[in-house]
Amino acid sequence: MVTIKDVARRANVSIATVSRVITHKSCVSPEVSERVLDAISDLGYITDSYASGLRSKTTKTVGIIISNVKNVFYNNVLGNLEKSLRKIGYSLFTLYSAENAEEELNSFKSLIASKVSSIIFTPVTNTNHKIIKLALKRGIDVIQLFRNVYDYLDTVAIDDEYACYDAANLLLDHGAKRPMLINVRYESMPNDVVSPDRFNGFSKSLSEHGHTEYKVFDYGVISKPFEKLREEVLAYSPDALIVSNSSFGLDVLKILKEKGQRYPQDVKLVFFDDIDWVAYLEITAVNQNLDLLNKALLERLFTRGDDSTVRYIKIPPVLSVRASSD
Amino acid sequence: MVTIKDVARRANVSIATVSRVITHKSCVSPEVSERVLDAISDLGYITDSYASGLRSKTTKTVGIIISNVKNVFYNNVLGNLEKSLRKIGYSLFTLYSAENAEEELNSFKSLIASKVSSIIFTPVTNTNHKIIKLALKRGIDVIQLFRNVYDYLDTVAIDDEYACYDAANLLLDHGAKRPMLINVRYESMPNDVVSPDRFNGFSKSLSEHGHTEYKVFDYGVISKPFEKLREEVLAYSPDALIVSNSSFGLDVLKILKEKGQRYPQDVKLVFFDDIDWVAYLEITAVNQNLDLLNKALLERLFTRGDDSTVRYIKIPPVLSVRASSD
DNA sequence: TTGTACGCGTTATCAC
DNA sequence: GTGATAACGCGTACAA
Repeated sequence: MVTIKDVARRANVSIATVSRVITHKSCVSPEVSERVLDAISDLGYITDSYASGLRSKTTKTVGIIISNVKNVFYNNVLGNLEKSLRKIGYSLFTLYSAENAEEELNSFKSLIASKVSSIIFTPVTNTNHKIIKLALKRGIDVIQLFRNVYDYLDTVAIDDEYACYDAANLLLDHGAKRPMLINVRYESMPNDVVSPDRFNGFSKSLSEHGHTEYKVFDYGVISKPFEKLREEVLAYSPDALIVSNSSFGLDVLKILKEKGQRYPQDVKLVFFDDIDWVAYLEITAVNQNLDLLNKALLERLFTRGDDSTVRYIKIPPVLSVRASSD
Repeated sequence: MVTIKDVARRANVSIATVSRVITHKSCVSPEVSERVLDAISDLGYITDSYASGLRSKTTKTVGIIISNVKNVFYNNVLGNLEKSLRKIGYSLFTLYSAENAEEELNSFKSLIASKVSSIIFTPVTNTNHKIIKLALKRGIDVIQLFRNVYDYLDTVAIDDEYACYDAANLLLDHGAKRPMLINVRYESMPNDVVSPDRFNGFSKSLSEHGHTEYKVFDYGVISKPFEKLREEVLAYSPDALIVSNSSFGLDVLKILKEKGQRYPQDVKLVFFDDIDWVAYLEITAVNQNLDLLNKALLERLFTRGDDSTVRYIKIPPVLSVRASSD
């Protein structure tokens, strides 16, 4: 393996100088610098991240733990973030927790072992205090994404309350009488801490419209409660639906199809996740403003002030209004 | 930071013993082992990957470079792989090349610097020989995924030729007279090395059916040639379409909708990527057999023999036949 | 079975 | 601006 030593020898300088050229932390004369760069390129030298990380105690790596591999929305977030980080010389280490508390714990351990500078995660439980505290103690910046579970951590999230408020307003203004909210329940989360936002927005709109007739269904993540959803939808017969993500949205579409119901004639629809096929099907969707989200995340990562107040950064979503909510 | 030293002190043993307990490579007496494990848990000790990686020159990390963040199929592959690797104590380091040769080069450098044991990648060019050779020289196992670009590397891929042959047979047997193949062209790939497979399968089926009337459209990845596709489809008026991925599939659906054409009445359809919304829309799809693919990938990673013959592992896809091809 | 001691490749701290 | 050298935390040959 070609090491910094080989480069130094080839460029006729000390390893210290080579290191300086690589890290740009100190000045070297142009001629020497060029010689070193030539040697690096000639030998195909690549800095050993492990040696560098060990010595400097800092790595340009951000870790992220995502709770669900299949979520298209999350994948888009990941893609944007990775691209932005790479641009500034950072790497993104992505792990998946599969909505499982122990996987989350293990992921934290992996990332701590990997000396990441920050950990972004979508919490799947509110019981992993210990490992989070350990990460913090090691100087790792920990940020919860989308789910505001730990009150001592900063949060970057979509403003779900606003989104649901907006969606419900739209539906009610278009004459909905029996609105239904399909919410998300996170398994292994003793007290659900996300859904309230959505319910609150929904509820606020209802009361502003002087409306009391409604239904809420909490969709579990793991136990495939499709049958249960079908029962509830058939039983309640909503004339408007707000669905918390595109995957559940597809389930709703299946049920409607089976029932022979059409949108917007029989049921008005608003889905979370403004993705390609949802647009194609002319379904009104909550656009979670991915670019803004990414920007907010980066800003939070790299330009955090020193004050220790906990922050809750909410990204305002935008409704993409289409035929399904007419 | 709590190091192996602290654990050793707390357990009243030497650091060597602690190391042995952690790595399981040598025997330690049960009592001592327990004492060490207690100390580890008490102190919240986590092995420093960087020190460990530096010293042992080997890390339990597989690197993967994916060319397109938005590709649902790739994301599913990633999810499965990460899960399987984690189960056996490995991490997956995911990077994205954005169909860009230089990004691919940088990704390779990152992964080499990170001492990964293997690099899996979906090649975006056939010009990155140098860095690949460097990786190989360092003992890194390099595998190309889905695209057979470098003839000295093992390949794991979907059997695209078979998939297209199968799909074309289905369409022709159902009476298609003007079949069209929407293929993928990889930008920055001087001579397209993937599409031929699909075209060959398509072509083989055609000739077996004594058919000469057909059209092929090569869909570029970056330049958004949606308009071009529309022109070609409108000009040729196919009565059957095979579309190389679900994203292009949606474009095709838009064009058909605009044209007022219905499937299967006016146009028969087969899409690559058997995902949820494609199934919902009753579109016949090429199911790429994700489980089998994952299994093959793992087997290739961990049970490769010592012989140096280059392998091309093809995963047989399965058609999910639905109404769109009737 | 256990402990001692060295070195992995790099960066930081001194000198000059 | 440059060079020598001591750490960083861990794994392992070797000795005990």
